Amino acid sequence: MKYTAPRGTKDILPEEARLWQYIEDNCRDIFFLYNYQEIRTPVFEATELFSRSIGQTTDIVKKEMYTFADRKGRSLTLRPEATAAVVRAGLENNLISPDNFSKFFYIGPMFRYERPQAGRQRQFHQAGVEAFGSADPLLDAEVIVMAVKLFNSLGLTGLRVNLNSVGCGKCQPGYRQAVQDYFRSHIGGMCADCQERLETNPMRILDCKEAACQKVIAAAPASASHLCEECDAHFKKLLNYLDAAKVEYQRSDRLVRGLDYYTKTAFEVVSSQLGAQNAVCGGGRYDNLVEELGGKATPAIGFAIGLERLVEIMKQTKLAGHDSRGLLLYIATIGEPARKVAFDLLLKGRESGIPADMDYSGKSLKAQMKAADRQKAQYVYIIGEDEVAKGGAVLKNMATSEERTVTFENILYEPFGLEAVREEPSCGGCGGNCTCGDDND
RNA sequence: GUGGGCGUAGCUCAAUUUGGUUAGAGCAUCAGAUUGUGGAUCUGAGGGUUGCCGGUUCAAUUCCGGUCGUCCACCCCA
Repeated sequence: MKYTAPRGTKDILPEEARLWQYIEDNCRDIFFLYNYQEIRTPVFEATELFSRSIGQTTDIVKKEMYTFADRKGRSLTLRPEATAAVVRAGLENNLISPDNFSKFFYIGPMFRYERPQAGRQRQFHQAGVEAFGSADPLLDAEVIVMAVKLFNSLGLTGLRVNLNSVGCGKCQPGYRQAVQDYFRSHIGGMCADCQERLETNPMRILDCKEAACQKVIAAAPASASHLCEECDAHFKKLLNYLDAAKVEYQRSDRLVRGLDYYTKTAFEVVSSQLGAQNAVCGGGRYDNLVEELGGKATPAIGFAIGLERLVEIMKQTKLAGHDSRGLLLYIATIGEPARKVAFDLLLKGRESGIPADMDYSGKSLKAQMKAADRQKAQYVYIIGEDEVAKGGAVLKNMATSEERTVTFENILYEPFGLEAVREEPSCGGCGGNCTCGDDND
């Protein structure tokens, strides 16, 4: 094969694309239900936007960004995540300010230069939301509830919500220090990675999976016990709201998100069906980011769902069968005159909203029937020499094998199944937007 | 960036252990059995630079090295 998709990218083929459409439609429905409005931002931005917001010391910025210089030498970066871009767009267009509450959602591709593995690609897709202008824990609750409801609406169960508070600018440094002090006194028996992390990013030690480290981590100071009064109150209220909404969650003292901008609430939704990369949704509050990027201090919170991972769960849960949209009509022909008639009928049929097709490669009738069957056509209209002369042909119901003669004029207007789609809008001038038309789902 | 598994027909896999004549099967495709009728059955046909490059050898799909790709894990994250 001379050309293949670049490493870490994947083609989404028609069969799977239907599942993607279903999932994306579902996301939009839920987001609109919660009054989030769509925003579409460029897939690349000034490099500095990401390095500033995500954090210079994070892996994403240090080694995972697709960064390039354009022809004028500007440093641009394919977005590794959307939050920074949404904040930038919101500020640039005056949609974000402390006294203007606003909620956005987005769906689109993100790019990170990583070694591909199960549930991890270089181009992947996220659906996410961002809400600006409220520091109220009730908003945190809404966002988490929305994520849960979204998964429920797709029929998914068995997911777990992990929840933590990482504190704010006031209490986080103290906690970080406490964690570092604790691990420093136990570092001898811990893995090489953790020894490294002790100085670079002590919080990440809490995430280590090594058995030896786990023992030490189990007794590490919990973030909840180091929260300042404000963060503590915020967290407790959030837990209350979630309990009241009957949302199940798991307190996770070890949950530390990998982006620097998170404050207070951090959460993720994990699945046991995903392998090592088990987070299907991650999010949290980021009360300092807007100011960091040049806006007035504005509290905010959001999450992102990994769509590839969601698709994977849907497939494994056998929830992927939402899509059998087949042909309604296939026109089979014998001879050139019949093909002309068929082509004309085909175009007219499509005009009135009938999904229809025919053969374009001169196949035998038998082969055409086979093709119709493969494409799950409900009806086949068979036109031959005689039929062209008579002005009518055989319409075959593929499910029952029944055949009956129907004239060319009537083929697009005959009853038994076709009547639902053939009605001309009788309400003139509706522009096709009324319910008189072609709903054949 | 690190480690390991795997690259043979459109797809799923044999044959490689111990190098040896023509690299097989199922599914799929196409055709025929059925002069103008799909799904089932039977018959037949087409389809391969054994990922690529090099080395060893009389001889390499098989052994060795490299490279690319892929999968899984680490790291990290959605």
